[in-house]
Amino acid sequence: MIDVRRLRLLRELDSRGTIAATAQALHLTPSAVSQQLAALAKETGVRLLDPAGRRVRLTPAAQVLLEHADILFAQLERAEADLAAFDEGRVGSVAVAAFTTAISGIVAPALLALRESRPRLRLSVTDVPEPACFDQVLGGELDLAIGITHAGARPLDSRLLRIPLLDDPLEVALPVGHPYASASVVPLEALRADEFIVSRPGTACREVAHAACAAAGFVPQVRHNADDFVAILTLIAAGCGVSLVPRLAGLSSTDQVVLRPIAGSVPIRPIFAAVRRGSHQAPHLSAVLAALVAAARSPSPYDAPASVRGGEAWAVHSG
Amino acid sequence: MIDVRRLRLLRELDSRGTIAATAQALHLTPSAVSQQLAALAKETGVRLLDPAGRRVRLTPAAQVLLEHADILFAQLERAEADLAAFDEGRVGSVAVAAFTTAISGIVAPALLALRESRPRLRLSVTDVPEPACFDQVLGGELDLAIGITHAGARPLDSRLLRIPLLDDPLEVALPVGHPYASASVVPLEALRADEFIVSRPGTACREVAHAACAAAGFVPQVRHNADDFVAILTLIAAGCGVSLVPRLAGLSSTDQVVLRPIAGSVPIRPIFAAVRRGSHQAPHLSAVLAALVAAARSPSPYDAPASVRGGEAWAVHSG
DNA sequence: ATCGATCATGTAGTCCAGCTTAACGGTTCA
DNA sequence: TGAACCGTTAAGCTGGACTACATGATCGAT
Repeated sequence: MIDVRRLRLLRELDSRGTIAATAQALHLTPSAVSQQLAALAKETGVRLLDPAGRRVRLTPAAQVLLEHADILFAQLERAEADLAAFDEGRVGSVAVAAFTTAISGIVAPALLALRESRPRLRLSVTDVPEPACFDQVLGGELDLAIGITHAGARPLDSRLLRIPLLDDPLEVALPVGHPYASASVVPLEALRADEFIVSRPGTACREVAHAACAAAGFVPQVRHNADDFVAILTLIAAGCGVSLVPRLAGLSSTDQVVLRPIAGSVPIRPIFAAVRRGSHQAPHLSAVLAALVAAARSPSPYDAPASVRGGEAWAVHSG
Repeated sequence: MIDVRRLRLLRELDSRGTIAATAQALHLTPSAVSQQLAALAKETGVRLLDPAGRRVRLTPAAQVLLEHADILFAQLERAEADLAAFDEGRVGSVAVAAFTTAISGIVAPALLALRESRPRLRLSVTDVPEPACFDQVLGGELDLAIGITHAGARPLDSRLLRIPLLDDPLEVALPVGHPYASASVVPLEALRADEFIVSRPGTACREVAHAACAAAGFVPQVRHNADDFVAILTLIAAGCGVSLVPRLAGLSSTDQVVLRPIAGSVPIRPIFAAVRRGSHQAPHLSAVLAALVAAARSPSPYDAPASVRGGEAWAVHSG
């Protein structure tokens, strides 16, 4: 294998002209330079120097080697520069896990902002469900996971750090024919007699909905279970019940379903990011965290193409 | 400066997972690996390893470093491959000097052939006059010079090797009104009384012309001196005399000037290549030499666009 | 033509980077 | 809980890399 250190001697010899000058420039004796260059010639298997009078001339093979050496030196400098850039959070790669609405509402806008401010910071996003993603962060497969605080959740591992991102308010989704469909705000207690469509048992959305109803003083009558908001809206439009949907989902009222704010103390989905304790100070991760926090605070979420937005997509399905 | 040897340890650690496995793979003790990686972390100024249970995990900074390391390793392998390729004359760069007609008649076709057979062999051609070019070959600025053997020439330096390329035959150039203009071959003695247009004193062409006339038994009456063949043909067309032109110049008869072969023993320009003695065995130079010899032997010289060929160019000037 | 200066390269000796051995603290798994 | 494993550290040793010096060759100036 070629010794890069010896390539440096060759480069210096090419620009200085003599071994003596090379040695002086590198604070060595000419003998050392001569020996090292002889070793380089031996390990590459080609002659590198030709005697020319009382000095030496680089052989054509040495010229070929030098061209590659310059590329190598440049690459080494780039590596050092990138380590410095990493210290400032400008380069690196971060693997993020998030649930669907967090991807479109928080991660995507953050990713857009980072692409502007730190183009060489690579973000990879994966849709990993909530209990597993934290294990993957601990295992090092992921660097950051976005989750929801709720009663049924396993407490966060002590080696993970919780960083609050957003308290996502819930709204009620009612069919147009519902008595409260035209109210500006809806008290949750008014839905005490309605049938509810909520997520499958064990999911964060279901826990949050149950907690909100409990706070309003009743236990919701669950009739249907659906995780996907498009499916939920379809069921509501079909008159199968009402639901609580997070504002982050980016849904909007249609001609068959209306979304209304909740009166009084508004129930929320507390959304947070989890990282390995200590790793949040790493420059690349702290840069991503800052972008996520900023995106969560930003009033207008990522404006996806209309066809993929929940409301319109549902309208297509129902039409 | 980053030590490439240590980067290898990091790469191995990344793929093997543990320091112990890395050490075993590289026939070292875990202690040595640990020490070298610690040294790498110190010289780069970043932490590279995080303890993870009883093993270690690469930090994000180490991942950044690894990406560069892989590029470096690939570049090193490319360098070794190119040294091997150099041994076969497939890569390298050769600086060639030649006079004008040799460039178009020999070097250009050789360059075309080499571009096909050895695309990574870089040839640079320079138009350097005859006495100086040999000094530049000796000095190492050039690798090969093409010259003409003639009486007035300084004998070739003993450190240079002469490789014959081509015995370029001369032809007579006559105005259409000349008595021999319609002869199929022209005996040189028949031009004893004509006035001659030849190159400037000291040039190879003039020496060759004088030697040819001397062999025919007369001393040419020189009236005009011109080096450029287009200028010579213009003068002939204007009725200012006759000339001897080399076939390699690629000239052809026009409606005002005819070219005719010389009867009897045809005078020639002996064209040769000169390289530093010993260097002709170097693979890159021997490849170029072989291409030059082949191009010189090839019956059809490089077929340049018509507008730059001597004959047509002259026709344009005279029209 | 000669002498001194300069240069590359051997040889012998010295020194330190990098290795090994041994010991230790921490973690995992039975 | 103990045994096995892992990574790190300390101490000592070895070989590679450097220096000092000598040699042979070349160049430039006198």
